[in-house]
This record gives sequence, C-alpha cells and structure tokens, in this order.
Amino acid sequence: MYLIDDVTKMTGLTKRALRYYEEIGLILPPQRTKGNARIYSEEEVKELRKVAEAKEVLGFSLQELQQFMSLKRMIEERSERQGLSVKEITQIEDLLENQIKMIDFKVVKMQAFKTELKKMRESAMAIHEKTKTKGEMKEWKDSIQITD
Amino acid sequence: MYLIDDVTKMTGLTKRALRYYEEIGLILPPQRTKGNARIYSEEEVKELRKVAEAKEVLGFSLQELQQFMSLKRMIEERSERQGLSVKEITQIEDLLENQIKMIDFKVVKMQAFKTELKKMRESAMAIHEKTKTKGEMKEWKDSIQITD
DNA sequence: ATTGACATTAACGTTAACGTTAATCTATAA
DNA sequence: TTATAGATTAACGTTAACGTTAATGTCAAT
Repeated sequence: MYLIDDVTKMTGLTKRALRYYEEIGLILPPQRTKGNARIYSEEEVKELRKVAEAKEVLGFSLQELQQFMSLKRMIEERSERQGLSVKEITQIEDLLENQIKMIDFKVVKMQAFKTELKKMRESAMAIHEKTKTKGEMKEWKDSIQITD
Repeated sequence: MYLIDDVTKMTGLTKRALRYYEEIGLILPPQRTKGNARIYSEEEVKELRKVAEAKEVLGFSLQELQQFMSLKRMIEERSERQGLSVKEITQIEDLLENQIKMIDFKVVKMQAFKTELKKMRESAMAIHEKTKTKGEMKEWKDSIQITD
C-alpha cells in the first residue's frame, strides 16, 4: 500500500495528475486512511503505470484511455455478474479488433518515418565527410573558446 | 500550384491549421497570388502531408516537429553555402540517432500494448462462448425493440 | 455594378491536461 | 503542545492547437 507521494515516484505522474485521473473517472477512487489520505494498492500502481505509458508513448488521450479502462472493467467484472449481452461483447470485440489494426498501422508509419530519419542521417554524414578534408580550418575555428 | 482550399482536401488539415503552422514558423511562407492568396507547390503539400502524419500517427507536438523541420532545412540548404560546422553536423547526427532509437522504443511498446489488447479480446471471446449456450434468453431479449 | 464564391487578417473563444496557490486538516516527533 | 511535514479540497491560472467570428478584399460571371 502506497501513499500518493510514493506513487508519483513509481509512475512519474504528478499528484495533481493522479487526483485528476480519479476526478474524471479514468481510475477508480482508491481506499483512504483514517485521516482521509489516498492509499493505492500494488494493482492500482501497475494500472497507473500502464496508463502513463500508453499516454506518453502511444500518444493516447485521456478520453481514449477512459474507453479502454471501462472496457477492461467490463470484462473483468463479468464472470459472476454476467452483466454483458451478446451484443455488447460483440461490440467490444470489434472495438478491440479496430484498435489492434490501428496499432499495426501506426507501427508501419513509424517504420517509414524511421527510414526518413535514416536518409537524413546519411545526408548529414555525407556532408560530414566532405567537410572533414575541406574544412579543417573551420574545424579548428570550432575548437576555439570565445569568452564573451 | 494549389490554393488553400485544395490543400485542406489533400492534407486533411484545416485552413486555420495551415495558417497557424505558417504563423509559428513550422512551414515557410508560401508564394502569393496577385490578390494576396496563398499558393502551395507540390513540394509544400508533400511536406505538409508528412507533418500531418507525424502529428496524428506519431503524436509529435508542433514544437518537436519544428525542430525536425529546421534541421531538415539546414541539411537541405547545405551543399553550396557550406554553412555548417563539423560540430553542428555531429549534433544533428546525434539528434537523429536518438530519434531513431526513440522510434524503435515506441514500436516495442506498441507491440506490447497490442499483446494486451489481444489478451482482452481472448477474454471477451471466452465470455462470448459461454454466453452463447447459456444466454439465449438474453440474446433474444437483446433483439427486442423497446420504443420509449 | 452587383452578386457570389473564394480569399485575407485580427482578435477573441475553447478544450484538454494539468500547474499553482490558498486555506485547511492530521499525524507524529520533540 | 507546538511545530513540522505530510495530506486534503477548491478554485483560479496556463499552454497548445486550433475554432469561430467579424470585418474586409478580390475576381469572375451575370
């Protein structure tokens, strides 16, 4: 069990962000101490780490993540309650299917972008080569310290 | 040569966005007609498409993209002007190297996320199977139309 | 010469995702 | 018990990336 300050260190999220995520319903309200302080479980910290990663790395908005979370909870809370209709489950499957394809698409685009970057690097290296012989004077000038 | 309305259709960006990108220096100001209307070249449209893609798909901020663009222009405007020092070129190479690694990192994270999604889909499908036999009544109820 | 369909700039408005500050409460160590 | 170091809520502030509106200009066709 962790207090909010521990969780900031474990997730990289700020206190404000943690409270905000709770406020908008992205995460479920955690337990409280006698003195009304939030205590997060290991589970909740794990979930928060995933949320943070999906936001930073995958560039998902909190709205998009909310959809995933509620969807995840729907699946988790099933079993006993059996509160899901066939129609709902089919919708869930479709949504997941689409998201998986979107990720594949993004990955392809990323690879393309990487190729672009590599090309730019080649260009830069080519200039580097040309400058190495031709520009020794410049290289020398670069090494001078000028104190303003 | 295209007018701004054409470019919106070709890039998916709005007119406001195009003017905004110009305003903040993300793209170079295009030519104008006699009547002061912007005219974009094929080249500029291509660049804008890449910008739009990098933003949407890779989730780059306009600030980050500005760095790339100025960097790209530095490399492009080289050749004759030779205005780059060895130190600058080395910096460029390092920056590109880092960005390439960052993309690799993101791709790995995306694959992991995809795996998560697949697991969720499996869970959903499992429920689907169980419900198919058990929940015919529910399936039937789902198909009823209730007009409020 | 006027209409309509395009364009322009300038400026205020909006939304998301927090940051920051203020006022207050609580637990514990001295 | 008083101080210190944590927590809390409430509310206003901020930044990015545009949206929206208003006032105006231009050109081609009627």
